[in-house]
Amino acid sequence: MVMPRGKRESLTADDWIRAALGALAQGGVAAVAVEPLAKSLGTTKGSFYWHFADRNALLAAALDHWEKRDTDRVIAAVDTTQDAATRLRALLRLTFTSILEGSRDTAGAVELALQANASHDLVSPTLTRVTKRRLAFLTSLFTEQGLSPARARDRALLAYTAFLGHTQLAHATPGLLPKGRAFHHHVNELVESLTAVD
Amino acid sequence: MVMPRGKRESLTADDWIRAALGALAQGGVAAVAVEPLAKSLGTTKGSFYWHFADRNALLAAALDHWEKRDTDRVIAAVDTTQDAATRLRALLRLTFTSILEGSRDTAGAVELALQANASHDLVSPTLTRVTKRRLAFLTSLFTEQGLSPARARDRALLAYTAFLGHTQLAHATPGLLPKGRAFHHHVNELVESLTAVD
DNA sequence: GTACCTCCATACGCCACCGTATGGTGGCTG
DNA sequence: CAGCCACCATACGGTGGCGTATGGAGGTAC
Repeated sequence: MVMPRGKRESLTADDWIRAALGALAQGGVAAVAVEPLAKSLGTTKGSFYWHFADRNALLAAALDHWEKRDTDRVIAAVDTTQDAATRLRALLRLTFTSILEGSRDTAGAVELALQANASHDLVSPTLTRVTKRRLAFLTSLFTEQGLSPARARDRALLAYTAFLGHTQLAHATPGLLPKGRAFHHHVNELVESLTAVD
Repeated sequence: MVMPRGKRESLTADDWIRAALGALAQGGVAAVAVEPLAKSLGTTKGSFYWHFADRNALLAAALDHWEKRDTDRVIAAVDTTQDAATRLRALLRLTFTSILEGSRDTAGAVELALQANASHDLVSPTLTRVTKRRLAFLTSLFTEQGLSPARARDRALLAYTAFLGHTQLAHATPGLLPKGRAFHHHVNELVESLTAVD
């Protein structure tokens, strides 16, 4: 029941987690390193090892935070439109354009960092869990549109595949994607092609 | 003009390059480390620093080798069928199933390792070069089928996006893709959906 | 105002990897 | 067979990150 505030601004575990996610987005799992993070936060390891047991504890916490925040965002995105017919399009359009907003920490970066380190002991479980959930959700959206379970699953896989590749391209070789209005046009074509129910 | 063979089996630069590509495929750019590679080759750093100036020289050589070998493979794949109509399908079907053959060093792994380290000084140029070439090639295949340059470019982007995402999924969360005959069925649907000229 | 408790700084030993220096071995060349 | 040269082993110093230990500084409680 004590709530002291040392001096002024004392760091919290959440500050470290936020910094870890930033490093994750920019430099991958390897960049989640204690001493560099401490420097970027203007403090020292002494602070870190008070809040966390070790580096893995931070990584685990960051992954956990990301998983929650991420699914929350998706859910929120879908809730903006309850019309079953356009929900799917809205979701895809939003995720495909989420590359643009902000800059670094943004959306896909953490995504790709985890994907690149899929074999990591801590990354692997959360990544497959998130992927599974997203695929299941996408599948449900397609079945909502009258597709058989098998076909819905296939379309969901295709859509998610396109999402991954799109994010990848946008991140690794952004110069090769169309820009400005052409980009939105391209995304529209993507979405239409992915949601077309034949 | 000297071609001596020390003792028996003495290592060549190519041996190191091959090992580097293997490490790249399995552990990414960070895994291309001199001492671990030496151990895996049953030798020591002494050997390495005779063949290469430093670690970057090995990385550059490996990237170069990969770029050549990779484009060679694509060209060879296309040459198997000269029928313009089915060339596109053949190429896609081949690249989408290339995940299965062999196991580790195989195809997509190096691909993804580079993609994950796209910001690396040495990786960045070769990666964008390869991506550009592939996109240009894909675009040409689509124009061959009567599409306008703009539409062909868009379809090429979509196809390459799907390729990237598919490779990614297969590598990071292989359990979520269909297996066996269902996998080939899925690939077929992918290819048909990507090559459909409306 | 003293005792405690939170939060952090500093210093230490450890390990992995880089790159250099230097010496050694075995085959080839005269 | 003497010497040279391609190829490699070993040893060294340097750097960067991990985790621990220990010692404050400052707020809080009584």
